Amino acid sequence: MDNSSTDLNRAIEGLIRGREFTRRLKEIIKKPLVVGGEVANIMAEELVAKIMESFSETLSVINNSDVIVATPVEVKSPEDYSSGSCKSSDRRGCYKRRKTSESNIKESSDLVDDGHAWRKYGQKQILNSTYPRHYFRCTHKYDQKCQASKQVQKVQDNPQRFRTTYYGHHTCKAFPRVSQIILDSPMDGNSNYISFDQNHAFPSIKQETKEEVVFGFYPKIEDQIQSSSSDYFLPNDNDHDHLTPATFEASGSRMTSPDVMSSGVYSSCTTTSNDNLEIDIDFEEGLWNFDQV
DNA sequence: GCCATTTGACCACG
DNA sequence: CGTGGTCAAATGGC
Repeated sequence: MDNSSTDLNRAIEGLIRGREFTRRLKEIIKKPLVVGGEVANIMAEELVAKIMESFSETLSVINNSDVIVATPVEVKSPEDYSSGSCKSSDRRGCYKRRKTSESNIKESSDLVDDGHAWRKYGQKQILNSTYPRHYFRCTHKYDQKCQASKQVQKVQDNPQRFRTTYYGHHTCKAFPRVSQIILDSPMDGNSNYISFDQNHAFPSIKQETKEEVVFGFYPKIEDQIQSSSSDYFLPNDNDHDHLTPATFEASGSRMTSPDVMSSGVYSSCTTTSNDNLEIDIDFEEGLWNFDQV
């Protein structure tokens, strides 16, 4: 963890510098006449620029270290939200609200695949926020009764960043890759997956992997939404209100941009220390879609 | 044809 | 009643 400690130091230094510059700026603002109008203005501008620079640098340092915020948030939990009974059988509606007791917020400049297969089940425009919120549940919600879910939303002040709020934790087993499952023989030491595999017939493993792929490129797609069409807020003149450019579709195979690979793959390994996010996949296999900025 | 995503509707909660 | 979370029919890709 030398890397991360170095980054931490750099981040701290940047913040300290920013604080110092801010302090000086405050001095100037406090007694502008002493220094002299024009000169004070220039100095103030310089300081502001330095402050910005310090903070930007700090942010970039933090960005590279992948995990920004890991704020445990308590959400009151009525244990089971059983919401009465399903009255109308034909209609929708017999559903429960979130019943997990805590959430875990993670913010990053990129959507790092957490090693689990997610399935999107909703998207909602949130009041007073520019960007829609996306709702995901674990792919194995039903076949493995996995209650994990998450919400992803762009950070209001910083659209390059995504805030992911995790609810619940995965009780499912994450299967990183088809090849691994198939190729792993029960004999070799790494038989975790195999033993589990005997209990459940997994409907389709390829889905999982596909989802991972899709999710890996999710930020780019999201960017497309926002920058190119931004269908939700600026109705396109040529079309109706929803042009929805294949929002998260991108269908894995469409890995258009070459910059996807390499770069900072290793850094995603350094996340750890976040016990809520247990990524029990083999990184060698999983890394390639961890695309960093 | 299967399956994931989209998207409007439904519903709980404050 | 407004807002946000979830559902499920419709849609589209493979």
